[in-house]
Amino acid sequence: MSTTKMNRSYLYGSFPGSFGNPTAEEKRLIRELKRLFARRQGRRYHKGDVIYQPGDIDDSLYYIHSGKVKLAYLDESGRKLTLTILGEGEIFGEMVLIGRKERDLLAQVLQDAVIYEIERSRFLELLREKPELALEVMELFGRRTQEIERKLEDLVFKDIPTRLSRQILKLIEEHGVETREGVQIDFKITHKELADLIGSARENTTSALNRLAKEGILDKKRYRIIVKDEERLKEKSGI
Amino acid sequence: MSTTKMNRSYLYGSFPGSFGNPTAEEKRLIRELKRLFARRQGRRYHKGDVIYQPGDIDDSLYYIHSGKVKLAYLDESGRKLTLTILGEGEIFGEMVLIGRKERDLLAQVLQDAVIYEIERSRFLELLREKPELALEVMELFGRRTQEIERKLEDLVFKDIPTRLSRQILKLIEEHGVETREGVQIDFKITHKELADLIGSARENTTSALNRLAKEGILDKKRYRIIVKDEERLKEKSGI
DNA sequence: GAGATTCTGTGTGCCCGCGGGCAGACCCCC
DNA sequence: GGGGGTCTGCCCGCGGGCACACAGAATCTC
Repeated sequence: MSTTKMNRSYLYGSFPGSFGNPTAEEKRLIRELKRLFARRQGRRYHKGDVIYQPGDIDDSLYYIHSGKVKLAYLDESGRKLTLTILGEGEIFGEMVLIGRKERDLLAQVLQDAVIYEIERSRFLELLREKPELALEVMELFGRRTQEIERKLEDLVFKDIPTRLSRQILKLIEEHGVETREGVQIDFKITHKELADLIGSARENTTSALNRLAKEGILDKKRYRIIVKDEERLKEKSGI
Repeated sequence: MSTTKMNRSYLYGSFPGSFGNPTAEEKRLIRELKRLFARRQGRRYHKGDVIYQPGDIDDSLYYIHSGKVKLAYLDESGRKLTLTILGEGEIFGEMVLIGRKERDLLAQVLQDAVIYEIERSRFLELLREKPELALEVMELFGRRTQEIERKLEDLVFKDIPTRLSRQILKLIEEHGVETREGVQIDFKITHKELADLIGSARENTTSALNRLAKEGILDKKRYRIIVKDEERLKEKSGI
């Protein structure tokens, strides 16, 4: 159970399976990658800034040094589906690596951020020099795939209250900070933002959230959610 | 526009972006990988056979030499969501590479198949020897991710007729054969199977299909779908 | 080739969840 | 510190799509 903050960084997390914990060699790679990203000055972004949006043609990967970024689908009708919210230490825009020219997601800043950018060609260069790095990227794709599969599964099989519970659990796992009253999500989030995450309308999200609050599972103030009873939230999410 | 059969093989397809078309080096890698898979005797599977199912613990990747395999989510309530249907030349089960011990998908044979199996450790061995191979795997994950993202987008934003049109287009792209009357899906498929692919109930899929037939966009017999007017089908799918 | 099984076609009731419409509360920024 | 804009709460009508229920047709099996 997560009580203190723990980012599930793709690059800094532990290596799975037979790779075991990071070896010296792997740590070297991580440093390498970090250096690669850090070579450029990190750029400062503000809440609401759009890093890229569907249709954009750019050729970079991004590394979040600080702040929060959301990745989302936009529908032509204006509806939105947020895939995930990323924090410190995470990489996005990796689709350029498999030859996507156009972005199909929106990448937007949710909390003021400093972000490093690296051109795909530079990244691939390094990948040629040090092909072991591709293992890292493989990791990245694999995890992202799992994340989306999970979301797909939820959307098809689960109703709104369940999806909401699961989403909040995910948020406090990835962005939770311990407080006196419970685990709080460490950035400001609106009901609309939550609704986009679970693929529902704002009104339904609000009322599902209110039910959870009424049951004493969480506290909420404007923009803030504090989970008081993680166990019961897990029950709600059908685990 | 696809008229003749074209499998979108992950391994044998063209390399994207700056990789350009397969170089001699890349072709060598592909041969290598193929050899790796072929070392074992291919195993023969029959329609309906389950290769693995959610919760199974096995440690292999699979290569489809011939036949069709579907990958699907199962809900505890018995509902099902089919992610994709794979054919000749494709690899699946790749999640073991990023340390998943348990399968979370069902892999089931749709059409009699010959499938090669390779243990993850053997695969990783080769990956250490020839880390360039990881680029291939990166590719694989990347494409699979895109595939799922597309499905997610459809499920949230599109209604059943649209999803059905899009799904049929995908099927004839990946499994289409040219016939006198039009492009036909080259394996037998039921309405239930189609419904699972687009995340809907069988009855609604049937009636949407019948509407398409009535409009002259496709012909259908039991188990068979023949697209007569690909252009109009594309319109229906909202492109 | 006859029976069993599976697949297809269609109709109906029902419910979840969307979307519109407001009112009121809270924030934030100037 | 006051006003405008955003966010939250709630109501309610409507509709897409699911579940159930059969009936008939095609296919498979022995």
